[in-house]
Amino acid sequence: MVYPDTMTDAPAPVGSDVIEHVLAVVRQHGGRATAAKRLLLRALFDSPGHRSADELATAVHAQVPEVNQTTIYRNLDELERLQIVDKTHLGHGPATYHLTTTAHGHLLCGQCGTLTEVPGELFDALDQATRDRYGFTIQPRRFAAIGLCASCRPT
Amino acid sequence: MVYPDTMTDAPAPVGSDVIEHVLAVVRQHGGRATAAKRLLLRALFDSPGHRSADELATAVHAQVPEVNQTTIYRNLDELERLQIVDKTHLGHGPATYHLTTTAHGHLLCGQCGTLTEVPGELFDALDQATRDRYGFTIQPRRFAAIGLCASCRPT
DNA sequence: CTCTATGCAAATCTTTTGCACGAAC
DNA sequence: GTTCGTGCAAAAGATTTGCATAGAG
Repeated sequence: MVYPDTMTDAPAPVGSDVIEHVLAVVRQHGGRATAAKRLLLRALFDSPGHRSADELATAVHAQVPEVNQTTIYRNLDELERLQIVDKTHLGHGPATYHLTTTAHGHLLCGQCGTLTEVPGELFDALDQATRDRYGFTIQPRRFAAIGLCASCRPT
Repeated sequence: MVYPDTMTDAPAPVGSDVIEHVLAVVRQHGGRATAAKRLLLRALFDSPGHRSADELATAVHAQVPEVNQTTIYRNLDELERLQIVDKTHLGHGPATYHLTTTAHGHLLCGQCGTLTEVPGELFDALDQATRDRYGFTIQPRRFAAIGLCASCRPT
């Protein structure tokens, strides 16, 4: 399908060329460069935060309302397989997605729900320990370490 | 309601006195010692593993089929508030519950789904680092660290 | 006797699936 | 032209909520 205003290069939002590059990768792996994927990638590149499939759908719908939620899910799955996005399970609620950029981890306060992004190196010692004892490699991007933030910490 | 065979002390399964002690704590906090809670606690004490609300419901139903799922959820919530059980969110699927006993953490393979319980001390270095830099206290019992287990590790 | 706990039904939220049509290469 | 992608509707899984009644203290 051809959505209105998705093939034009007029407004040229953030990273149009980056998006095309990602789509080239998609094609290399047998996928196809569709309008829905372009819109999803634009939404992902426009804001760096962790967002749920629903939030991403809202962002896409702001541009083109007829893209289906199902398509969002399927495309996020594909982008995850290609390691273009990370899917992170926060403790509660829906999974969140974000671009695979720098290595990082997540601290989620179990009390107030605040999410803090932290450098991935913080998990190095844990990774070393689990490698040594269990042959297990930690992937900090894929989960949130739950605990209590400074504000919620008991006195 | 009075379920058959729940008020008797005849078979005396594991930890009857322990269960009564927990129920005393429940009462101290304004809760009430009900048959459904007794059954749920018995199920929790009978097996130390991580189990979903549904699995616990099955265990309870094996004793008394008329206990409702909703009641299981509500009671698990209460026991979590009283810090008697830990609720752990594995990456996918339903949350799991288990007794708050020894400190431990979880390693979940993102590939094959295998869950490994590990001593909580493995997370000490991470905890120290997040405390120093963010005032954040790690609670290993409340989440699963996702990564790749020895079998799924790429060669 | 009062207030909490329970059962039941229904709703909610998130994600997945089957199928027929439309689009990418 | 083939094969993959999409929309739509429906299902599925996990959890929550409203309400009337039963039970604990």
